[in-house]
Amino acid sequence: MRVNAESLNPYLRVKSSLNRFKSLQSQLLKWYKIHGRHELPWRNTNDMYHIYLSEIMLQQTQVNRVRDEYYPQFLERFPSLEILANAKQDEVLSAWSGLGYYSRARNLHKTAIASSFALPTTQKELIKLPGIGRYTASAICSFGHNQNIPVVDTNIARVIKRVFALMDTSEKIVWSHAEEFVNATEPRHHNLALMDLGSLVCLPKNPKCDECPLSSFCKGKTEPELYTQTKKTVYESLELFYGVLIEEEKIALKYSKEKLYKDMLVLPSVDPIEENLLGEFKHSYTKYRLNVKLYEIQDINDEKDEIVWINLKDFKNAAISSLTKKASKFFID
DNA sequence: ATCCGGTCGA
DNA sequence: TCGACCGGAT
Repeated sequence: MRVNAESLNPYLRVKSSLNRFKSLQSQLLKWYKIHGRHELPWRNTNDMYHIYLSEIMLQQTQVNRVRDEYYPQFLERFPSLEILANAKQDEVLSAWSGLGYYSRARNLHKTAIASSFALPTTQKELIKLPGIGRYTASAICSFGHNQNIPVVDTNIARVIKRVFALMDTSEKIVWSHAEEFVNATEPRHHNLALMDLGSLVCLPKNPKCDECPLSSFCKGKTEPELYTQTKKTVYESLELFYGVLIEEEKIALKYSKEKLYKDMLVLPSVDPIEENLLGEFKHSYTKYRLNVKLYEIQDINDEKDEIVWINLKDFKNAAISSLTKKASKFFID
């Protein structure tokens, strides 16, 4: 990795705002003032818990769902890090229900417990916490504390790769270029601008180079798609079979011990030999195309002790996945 | 039917 | 370094 004196010495780092990228940085900020997504709620708060929560929710998840539904509801239910720390994991998972990647919610809760007084304020400390990797640690430091550090998510990575014509290269190279490019006087706005540029202009396919403030410099603009090649995903079809057992307005569920839906409430699995088919639907996640079949069953064959009985009227608000929610259409009006 | 997106553990 | 983890949008 390229390590230069500027990146190690904070004094020289300030001087680097006079570096060769200065005009580029200023073009970028000018664009951001006009076209940036300034209305996002987590960009209009100083509360580090709010900023942290938004970054966890935004991992692998589209902005719209987070902004309109999960982020406001979660904050209403868990208004502070301390309240979150004192909640049961099951409550946290129920607030995350339907959002996917539930390890994020488990790690969020663990992190709240580990640092309920206040989150650390350095990238080095943040990255030790569960669920916080290099990107999120940097994002918290940059967006929350305006620290002079690079941030690289996939949008920013695409911009960096194109601007510097890096092709597909190792994470380290991309981060080191992002570090050289950081605007030392406006690091927060610089990184947010790069992120918005990546998601609004420097698109994976058909990037809008004519709207881009960096296009005059961009070394990759003649072949932008050279820098976004992805390996095609091979899908796999799978059949899943679940049993539905309802007694006295309560349904039999269990807590998943598998990696999939770990600690979430799931329907008990059954063998596909059952007679009473109740319904069938499709679902998908990662590379799997699922065809799910539900069977009405009379009793639980084994592991009876693991069953938890949930009132049907509580079902919708339980810690269940989207798959389980879809299933409920066949036994709840 | 394909696309989009961070962290973690093997 | 690679595959598993999620689900809605397009």
